[in-house]
Amino acid sequence: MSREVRVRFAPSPTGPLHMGGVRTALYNYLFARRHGGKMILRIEDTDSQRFVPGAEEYIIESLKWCGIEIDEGVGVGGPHAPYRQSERKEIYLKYAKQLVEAGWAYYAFDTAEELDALRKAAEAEGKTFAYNYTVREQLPTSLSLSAEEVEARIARGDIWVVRFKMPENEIVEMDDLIRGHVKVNTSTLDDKVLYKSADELPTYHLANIVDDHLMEISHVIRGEEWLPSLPLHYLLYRAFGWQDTQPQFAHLPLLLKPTGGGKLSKRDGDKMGFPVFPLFWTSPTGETAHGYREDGYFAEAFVNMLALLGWNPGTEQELFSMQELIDGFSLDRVSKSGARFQPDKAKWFNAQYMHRKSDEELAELFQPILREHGVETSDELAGKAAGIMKERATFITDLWDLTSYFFVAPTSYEEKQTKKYWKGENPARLKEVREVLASIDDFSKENTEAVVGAWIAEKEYGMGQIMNTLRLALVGAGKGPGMYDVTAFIGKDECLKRIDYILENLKPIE
RNA sequence: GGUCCAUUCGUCUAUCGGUUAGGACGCAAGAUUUUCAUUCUUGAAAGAGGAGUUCGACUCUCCUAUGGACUACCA
Repeated sequence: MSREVRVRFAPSPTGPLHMGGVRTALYNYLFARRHGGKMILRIEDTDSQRFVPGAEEYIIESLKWCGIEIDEGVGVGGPHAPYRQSERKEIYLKYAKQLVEAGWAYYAFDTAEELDALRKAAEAEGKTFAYNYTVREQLPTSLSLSAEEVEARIARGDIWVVRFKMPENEIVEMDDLIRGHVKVNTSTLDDKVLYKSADELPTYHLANIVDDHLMEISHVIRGEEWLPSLPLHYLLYRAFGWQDTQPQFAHLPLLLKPTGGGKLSKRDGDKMGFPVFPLFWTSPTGETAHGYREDGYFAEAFVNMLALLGWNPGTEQELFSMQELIDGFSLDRVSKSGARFQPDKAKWFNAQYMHRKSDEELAELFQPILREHGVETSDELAGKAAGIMKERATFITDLWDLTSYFFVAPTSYEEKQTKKYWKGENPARLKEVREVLASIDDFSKENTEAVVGAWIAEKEYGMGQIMNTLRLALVGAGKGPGMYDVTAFIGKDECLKRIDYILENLKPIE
């Protein structure tokens, strides 16, 4: 009988969540939904030194923006509350002590300075210091000190930590859903700190195992950087006697820098000109960082792009709604090697979503930008303008440059286009065009095109010359949508006004 | 340095022993077009190297190389 799928996303609030973290959350979410399980958000704030105010709120808002729903955890509560580790402090000491009593862990009284000195000394000899079976009985630990001495030190308030007593020369065999079977000899591992008296907090390893157990987590899906500590985690489950309910593990490949050379880091964004964070971030010290949301990306595009960075459906489909991702997701289609993030591809995804937006959706997004430029217009017209030009846009903000001439008449004219078309017979021809347009009653795109087209054919004028001169008058530049999209949109009166304006104000070349 | 993980076009990837090694981004060319784009078509572009196993290897094994992660009283 298989148990209920329960997964958790367990970030540390040491700063804004970056896109690698978002992807980990996303895969957890997809896995949970795919299997009808629960998605839990646990905040691992056991490092009092690195805690950053605002980070937790940022994480929650980021997940919300992405459409990653939390079933249980910080912000929503649940049967295993609290879900913030700092609020679960009293739980962990008991378990640390249990391990000591069972002989799986011990007290250590070294100070940070002593440890530093030891490391330096080893380094001087070209070796690396490891706190393990080779030294734990020489150092001030409950393994070398008498029971009375240990009690006395604790009683008088000496700082201490609990360390895991890593077995010597034993092979730990592990199974990872993505990587398969992995073996490690415990002699290469060290005695990790599990609990520190200084702040009465556990370290990641203890808190993680205890909480995953207590919260009945069935699958741990996390970044590959955790793979090296998997043996410790296996041993902890064994030490507690929790092997029967030990979760299955899946270690995700890392997200790499676009240039290669390491995992994507928080500083890469500014250096290379793309966001690494889902949302704009202001640190307590006033530093800021770009976010996908504020840079104009659609959440769906961001999620789609992220989902495909390390997972693929095995088909040639590229565009997925969240529901389609849920339906298709499977851990055995997650790749093993790191994936370089490509900013260009993120843009491409955004453009795809842009092209699929309805006029109504676009209107809502575009209106604030229009207002910023002093344009007051109906949702219908805003949507229509956006709809005509959306195929050329990557971001909503591109729409202003693309559609401004629908709303604002040109008062200056692009030099290149002017030199090319505002000369010779063209100004005179434009006057003729004006008369033709003035005679049209049905100013629809189709009708105007038919009438003007027939007139040009009849007169045997050059199509390019006429149209581009008209474009200069109406748009002021050598770009833009189809000419009849413009005439229909701005209407007859405005067309004539713009033509009159250029005729009066722009001196022909030569 | 040690431990572990990885390795198919520049990048993301498909292939689960037999394929002309497929798709996408980007790039190039062409077509369409009244402009700029879009779109469409086409093209260039890959199994890190070496040994095995096998009738046959991108696919399995080993070695080498390269890349990466970890190596804190951080997560």
